[in-house]
Amino acid sequence: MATEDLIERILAAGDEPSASVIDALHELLDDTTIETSATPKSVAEAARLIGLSPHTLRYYEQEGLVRPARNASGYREYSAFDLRRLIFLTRMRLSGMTMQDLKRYIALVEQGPSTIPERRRIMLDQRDRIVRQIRELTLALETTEYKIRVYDGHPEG
Amino acid sequence: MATEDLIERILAAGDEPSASVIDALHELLDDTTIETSATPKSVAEAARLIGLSPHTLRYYEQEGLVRPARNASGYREYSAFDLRRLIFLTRMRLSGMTMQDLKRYIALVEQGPSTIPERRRIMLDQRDRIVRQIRELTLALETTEYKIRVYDGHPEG
DNA sequence: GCTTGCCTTCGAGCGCGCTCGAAAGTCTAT
DNA sequence: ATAGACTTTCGAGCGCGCTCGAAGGCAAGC
Repeated sequence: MATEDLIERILAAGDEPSASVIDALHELLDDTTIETSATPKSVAEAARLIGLSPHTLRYYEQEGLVRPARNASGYREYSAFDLRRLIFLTRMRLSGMTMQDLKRYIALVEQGPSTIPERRRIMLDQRDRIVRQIRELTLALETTEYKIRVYDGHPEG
Repeated sequence: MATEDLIERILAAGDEPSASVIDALHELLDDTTIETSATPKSVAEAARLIGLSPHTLRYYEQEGLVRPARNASGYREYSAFDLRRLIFLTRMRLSGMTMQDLKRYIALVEQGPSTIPERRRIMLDQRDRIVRQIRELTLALETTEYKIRVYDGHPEG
């Protein structure tokens, strides 16, 4: 319950989250942290929360990235665990991890702790990619801001 | 000549360029700065310099993003101006600008100074997108580093 | 003059990550 | 009991940004 609120607050917050919120988020994203209470979400609710389409959520399931339970009618029920997984997935996707790598990683997660060394290597690679991307983006930002300054009449040069 | 060397040095440098190098780069990327000397590059040479394939360079030309001259045999000749344009294009592409937006922007550039207000707005939007992306990447980096710490036995918690 | 290797144009194909629509089942309200 | 808004599965389609291969021209060396 408190977890869901936190997720919603974090998702809603456009600004920089505080350090404590980030720590809380990391705990939330840790697959070993399982929220026991909280009612499961339908595919539409989960999609709204995460910011993806129901179609995409079904596609992710089909690709083995998430395994929501089903109710008596066969409807998907996304638990807090599933939602945390989805948040993780979107973070990785947004940072440029390919579906293929993500599928590989999740498959390893589902195989248990013996796969931790390979998971760790994947995350190390991912970290390098992210750092490289941030470097590229920083250069692009400088170029863009230079153009803006020029268009503004380069008041300082 | 010095310009080409500089471009090559910048392209070769993996590390953070110094502030003065960045300034020099911005000047190089400014379309109004035209290098008069320097021999033009073939499509293969230009591709190697910029880090794209010859196929992609031809594709960019087809899309109107760059207009290399042709020699007597119809071969493309990429001038320093064209190379600067290509560096700019790759920066914008790498920072997530779509081909559509880039085509629009370049079309405006070729129409002359009267289009500066719209170009400026495009660059402002692009800046916002880059800043947002950097924020997303920073979050993903934190998540990734958290995972790594956990896999390393979370020595600090 | 022939080979080698680069260049040209053209149009088709491809990998990624969704995205959609059809056809049918389920739940709720009236 | 009927409407309307959800849900399911399935397979096809799509937009983006290349990427490739075929068919042929040009330049230089043997």
